[in-house]
Amino acid sequence: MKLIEAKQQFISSWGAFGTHWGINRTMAQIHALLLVSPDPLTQDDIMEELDISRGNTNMNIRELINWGLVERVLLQGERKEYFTAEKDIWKVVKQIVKERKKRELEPMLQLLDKLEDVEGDKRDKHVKTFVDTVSSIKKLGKQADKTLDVMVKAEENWFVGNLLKFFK
Amino acid sequence: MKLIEAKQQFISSWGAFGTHWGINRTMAQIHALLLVSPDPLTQDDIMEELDISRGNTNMNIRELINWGLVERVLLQGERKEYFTAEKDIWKVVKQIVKERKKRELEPMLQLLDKLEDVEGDKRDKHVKTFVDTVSSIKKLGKQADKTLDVMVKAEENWFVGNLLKFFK
DNA sequence: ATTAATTTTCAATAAATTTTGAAAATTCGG
DNA sequence: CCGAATTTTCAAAATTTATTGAAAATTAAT
Repeated sequence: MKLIEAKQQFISSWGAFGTHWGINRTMAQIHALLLVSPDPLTQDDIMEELDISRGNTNMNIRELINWGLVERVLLQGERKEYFTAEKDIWKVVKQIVKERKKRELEPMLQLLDKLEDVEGDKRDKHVKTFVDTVSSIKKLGKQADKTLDVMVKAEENWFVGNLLKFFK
Repeated sequence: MKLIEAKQQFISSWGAFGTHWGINRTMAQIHALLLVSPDPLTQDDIMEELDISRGNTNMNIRELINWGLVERVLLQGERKEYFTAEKDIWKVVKQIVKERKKRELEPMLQLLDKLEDVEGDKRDKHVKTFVDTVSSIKKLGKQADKTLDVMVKAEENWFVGNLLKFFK
């Protein structure tokens, strides 16, 4: 397979993949493009490669920057802004985990804390089932939260260390 | 907070949560409703509680069954079908991981295998960056795959065992 | 300060996804 | 086998989400 074709497949699959994870297609595609580009690209480069509008490109680049996955690069003597993606995949994963933890897991745990205090007689099976379900989700969520903290702080690839611990 | 209100909040947040994970709102809400319901519910119960149409209810229940998160229950002497959700959250998580692994991670790894074989001179930085990126994603993906296998096979809560290993 | 290059915004539009509801299919008791 | 109850399907409609593109804002060189 030729590079051009492989690149297109990579970008398009990464985009489809993203949609299964609540990330919009274009954002994932821009990320994929930057991941496989050796040098920083401009907004115009990205627009052209992916055949998307200026506004769309701009908004999604900014979103990638918010996620900490892409950064602006200023090339000396150049007026235009360039963009580049972190290439160390382990760092990318840690960054995504960190953000999703903050944006989703933590607010969910806060809500569960509140919901666990529901009024009512625990002998009522509706109350009991509700409280038990909420508690067990909360418990698991808190453990996941701690585990992910360890993961995010890990310098080297956490999965490797993990497997070693399991199999030794 | 009263049970009714807490339940509504739980269902609605679970739905919103789902949309961040590529799961449709209704499917997540039906799942939430069944999780906090002590007894199995019929399609009509679900339609009424969530105020959604018969078709929508039916399709999403079936999808939850495909995911292995909900099962049909036949109550003796009853013509209607009843539905119930697995209440053990650890089992729920394992089931979701198992499915997503099969549906997403594995096909992605297959694709990366193919893309890694791109033709071209590795001294060309475009080729090199592409191959390096694909390889490193593949490597991490394969490790994650193995780790998740361990997790899916774990009888008790994997996060707990995990943390213990880290802190001992 | 002027102006041209560049980036950002956002209302309008397009596309994708979800939901409805009625018709068709299936199931099951008698 | 009949018919009522129940489930399933799916085209059309509604809703949500993503994209466009032109105008506004910003930036930086002269």
